[in-house]
This record gives sequence, C-alpha cells and structure tokens, in this order.
Amino acid sequence: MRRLKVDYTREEICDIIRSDLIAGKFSHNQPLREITFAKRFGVSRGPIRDAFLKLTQEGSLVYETNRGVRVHSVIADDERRVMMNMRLQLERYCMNIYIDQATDTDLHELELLLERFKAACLRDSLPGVAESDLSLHRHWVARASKNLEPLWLGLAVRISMKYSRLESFNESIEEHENIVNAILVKDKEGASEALTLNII
Amino acid sequence: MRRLKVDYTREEICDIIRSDLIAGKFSHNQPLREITFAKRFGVSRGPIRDAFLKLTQEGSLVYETNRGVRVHSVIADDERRVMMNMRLQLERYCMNIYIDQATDTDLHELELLLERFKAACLRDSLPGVAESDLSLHRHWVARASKNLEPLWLGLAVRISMKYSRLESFNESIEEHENIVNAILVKDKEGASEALTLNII
DNA sequence: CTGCACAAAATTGTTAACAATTTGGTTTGA
DNA sequence: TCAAACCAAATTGTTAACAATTTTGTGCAG
Repeated sequence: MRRLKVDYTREEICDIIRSDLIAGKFSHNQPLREITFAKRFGVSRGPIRDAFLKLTQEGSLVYETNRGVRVHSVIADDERRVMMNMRLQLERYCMNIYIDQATDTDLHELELLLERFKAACLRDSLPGVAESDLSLHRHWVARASKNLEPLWLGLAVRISMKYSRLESFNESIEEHENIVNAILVKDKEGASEALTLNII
Repeated sequence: MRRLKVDYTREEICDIIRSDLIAGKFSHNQPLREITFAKRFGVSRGPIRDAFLKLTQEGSLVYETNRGVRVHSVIADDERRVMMNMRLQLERYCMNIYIDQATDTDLHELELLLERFKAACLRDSLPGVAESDLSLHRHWVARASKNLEPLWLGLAVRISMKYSRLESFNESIEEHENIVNAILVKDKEGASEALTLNII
C-alpha cells in the first residue's frame, strides 16, 4: 500500500485504484470497503465513495445498494468481443485526429510514453505494463477528444481486466513500436492496421 | 419542478435528471448547482453530488474542479457519427441476445413500452417522447446485458441530446413499430435493419 | 446437530457543519 | 478612466457524526 503524498485529489485516487484493478491486484468479485481506502489515502469516506462511483460507472466495479462495491466478475467472451470492436472503432477515429493535430510536444511525449512502456515490459512488471499501456493509448485518445476519452477509458479498462495476466510482453513491445512509428510518419493507414493487430 | 415522493434513491434522482437533460430542459453549458437540486429532491447535497458524478461519467454533464458541473456542450458531428456507430453495434448485439432470451413477460413489457412511446408522440410531448424512447431501447439492452447497459446508456443519452428537439414524431412511431414487430416474430435480420434505420 | 430468533458488529447512507475556492462587485490609487 | 487589490457572497470540497441496513455470531428450542 503506497502512501506517498499527503493530499490526493479525487481524480488521482480514482486513477490509482483503477491501475490497481487493471494490474489485477484484487480478485474478481472481491468487495472493496470504503473505510479501507479512506485510511490508505488518508481521507474520509466521501472522496472514496466518489471514486468508487466513478469506477462503477466505468464498469470495473459493481455497486449494490447498501452493500457497497465489488470488483467486477470476468466478462463473457462474446461481450468482450463487442467491446473490443467498439474500442477499436473509437480508437482508430481518435488516432486519425491525433495524427492530424499532434504538435511536436505531443509527439515527444508519445515517444516518452513508449519508452516507459518498453521499460515496464523489460522489467516484467505486470502493474507497470498495464499502467503504461493504458497511459500510452490514453495519450492519443485524450488529445483527439476530451468528449470520447471517458467512453474509451471504460472500454479499455474493462477489456484489460481479463487477459492482462497472460500476455507475452515481447510481441507487445513490437506492436506498440509499430503503432508509434506509423504515427510519427503520419501514416494513418499503417497506424490503424498496427492498432488493430494490437487490440484484437 | 416535480416533487412527488418523500424519499428518492440515488438511482431515481439520477434517472430524473437524465430525462430532463434528454428532454432539453436545460441549455447547453448551463451550470447545475448542487443546492438547487438538493432542495428540489428534498435531500442534502451528498446524493446530488453522486448523481452529478454519475451523469458526468455518462457524458451528459461536464465536471470542473471547484466549479461544479454544467450541461455538456453540443457534440461535434463527426464525433456524433462515431458514437452512433458504436451504439448501433452495441444495440444490435443486445437485440440478438434479447430475441433469443426474451420471455413472454418481457415481450409483453416491450409492447407496453411501445404503447407508451406512441402515446407520448401523439401527445406531442417532447420530454415524454425522449423519456419513453430511451426506456424502450433500454429495455432490450438491459435484458440482454447488465454489463453493457451503462455503456449503452452513456452513448444513447449523449446522442439524444442534440437532435431530440427537431424530430418528426410520426415516422418515429413507424420506425419503432417496425423494430418491435420484427422482435416479436424473432426476425433478427429485420430487427437489425429497422434499428439501423431508426438510429442513423 | 440443525434451524430459527435475536442481538452485536460491521458497513453503507445521509446529513449538517465547516474549510477552501471561485465569483462578483467595490474601493483605491495612479 | 482604468486596473489592481480587496472584500463579501456564492459555491464546491471535506469531514465527522449519526441513521439505516446488512452481515455475523450466539443462544435456544426442537
């Protein structure tokens, strides 16, 4: 349990719990208690409720009245397929926008995010890989559309939660390098293809 | 401002505000104040915050730190197109499941919802049409998958918010009748086509 | 030993008070 | 006149206490 800062914002709390969920730190259907997280982050239950509610809406937690939240159960394969298609559709659209609009600063940040991802893969750190993978994809989505970002986030988190445990990191590095390289030379077609291979 | 019941659950509060949003009772970018809704529903600010947060995550409200929420601005046409495609993909999948699994009770409820929708159209009541349209579609989505329902809801609400003001109700009745009739005879292909015509 | 009733503990739901921040208007000084 | 500083009002953020609900454990009757 990390407790680095004194004050967390609601957004930060939400992001931290989310990456723990993606990294598989909790088991499916495990209930999460407000008081536990309140102590961990050194805040009262209010902000924790907010974060839980947000993650519930995103789809990674399940909420039941008077019974709190629990980690979502494993998603069925056919639903997962539908969500992957939706995510792909959404992310391809965002990537095209990103390629058109990205500034040099953006592209520099993109390269940094790729390096961070590769480092996590080489360290063989599952939490690190999960988190940096999400950050990398989130980068071009967020730049392309603040409107679509929350929608994408819900899909991406939900999809990641099952298979994150058994990926081969090496081919994952190559897949992401292909995406980023295509973006850098503004090859929309290539980026789209590389993305498809990565997600499906 | 309706205030019928004494105690509202968070879910109910959320649903009521959502239908107001779809019905266009608030203007774009209008800020919504916690205290206003707290008084309206006769509760404290806590549950209202919860509802606001949920609607923010769904995408109909926008939240800014220390500045509260405001109604989302109009969505751009190309983003709207992407969302409509995603919604269509999702809803078609759900409809196939629904056709396979629906019980007689379900189908009876379906017909009731259609009647309610038609009545609202004939009354020419925009809030009524918006609400019953959403309820009708939500019916088959919710029955098909509790997992996908929140995702669908966010898409549907967001999409409805722009054009709900200028629809022709008559052709809308026919479109929905076509969908429901196809469902009743378990014609997946036909239902899918009718749905496509309705959404796009 | 099992099932039921009932109390105790744990947990979530709600509220009101207070703290921190933003907003709007007024004064002040050049 | 204009702009900066400042104060007051409005609003959101956080907390702790209490209420309501669910869960857990215990004793008792059969």
